[in-house]
Amino acid sequence: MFKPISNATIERLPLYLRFLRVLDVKGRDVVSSVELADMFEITPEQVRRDLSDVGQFGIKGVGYEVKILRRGIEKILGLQYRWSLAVIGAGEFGRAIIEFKDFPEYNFNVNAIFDVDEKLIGTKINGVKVYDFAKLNAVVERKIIDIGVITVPADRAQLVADALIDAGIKGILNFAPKKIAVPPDVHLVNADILIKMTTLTYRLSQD
Amino acid sequence: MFKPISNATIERLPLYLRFLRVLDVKGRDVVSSVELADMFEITPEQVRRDLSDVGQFGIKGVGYEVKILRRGIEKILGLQYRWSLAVIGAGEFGRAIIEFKDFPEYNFNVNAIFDVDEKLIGTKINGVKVYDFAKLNAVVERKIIDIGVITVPADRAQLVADALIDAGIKGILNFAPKKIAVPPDVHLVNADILIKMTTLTYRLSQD
DNA sequence: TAGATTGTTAATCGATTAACAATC
DNA sequence: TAGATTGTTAATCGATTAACAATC
Repeated sequence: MFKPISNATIERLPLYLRFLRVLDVKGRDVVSSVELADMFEITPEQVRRDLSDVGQFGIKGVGYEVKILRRGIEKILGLQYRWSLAVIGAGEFGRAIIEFKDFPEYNFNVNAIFDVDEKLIGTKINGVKVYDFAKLNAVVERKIIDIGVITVPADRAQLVADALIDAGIKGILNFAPKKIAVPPDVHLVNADILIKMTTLTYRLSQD
Repeated sequence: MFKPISNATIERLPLYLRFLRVLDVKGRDVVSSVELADMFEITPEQVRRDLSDVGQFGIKGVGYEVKILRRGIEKILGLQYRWSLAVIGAGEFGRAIIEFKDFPEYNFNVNAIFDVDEKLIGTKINGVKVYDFAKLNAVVERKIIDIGVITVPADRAQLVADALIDAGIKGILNFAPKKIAVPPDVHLVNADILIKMTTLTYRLSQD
């Protein structure tokens, strides 16, 4: 029986990975579930459960070999591949994504930017060319884009998503504060800042 | 017995709220749990559970009065108050927050920006002054800041958080891809884009 | 062998879904 | 009264935690 890995587990893996990379650079050979747990204020049981859910990384009585676990998590998250991104919307949010400093070490490359502003079309941002949104289909095909990052205003998010889907893109990261509909074969992840902000104002109002 | 409202519920409330605002503007009086559920691809039972968990908004046999539910959710999320934000880090991410178009309708105001770059200190971004990060304490006190938004690189995130906590700020939104430690009376919400991205690459690699 | 630590089975906890009584 | 729809109790599902056998 195939047991799917929970989203909660998948979201903890990059945290483990970051720490493992630091340890690896420091030359550490082995790490225990207790040390990983302490780092992230979770239980060692949680760490062991997560890691045994996604693979066979540990050695009983010893711990986890840093390099093996690091490579293992990278592989589960698909970080052994290069990921080619397109950013749609060359506003400040788009630019933040384009210039995001930590992308290279995750093998994420922004290879195209799309906008409707004629003053921006044809220019380069951080060395990446801005294309006319109307030409998305052709450019996506030529540049082999894996993931579309939506950084346009909420009222145009669905339109942009439809264009990405039409161009055959199967992964969408949506920054617009708007629920968008996608077919079952397209993976959508939302990064809705207003949800984060209202979680905070809810908690602050409780005090 | 006090039953705490689950985080999952709190994160769905802003989605309901957005739709309610649209309905309210359109002049709609009443909405049902079925209509709300259809909008967000969840079950009506989930909607009713959420809403009954946070208050007494519905009328049996009728539905929810749009205006009453709207105001109710706004109040639970603390949106009846004005929230004063400081952005720490005037890079592209900071600018995206400063210029975020949807903040006004949530009563969020960016009232101070902090950076260490002397070329930026003293200038204004979107009408908001950039202060020297070294003067955070004094400015936060004078401007009465409620929430600090961390948009600096990962390696400085904890330092910035410590400064915010020291200045008495109780709410932090952290964009840096880094686990930061805060005392129990400080509310921390993480907006870690790399976690979102790796969730996507995980799913895409599964196909 | 003794000590340490993983991986898994069982128990618990929390969130979602189902069913239906209450009531407009 | 009949139809619609909420709110809540019970059932289910899923994730976390506890306990401990396996084993380095």
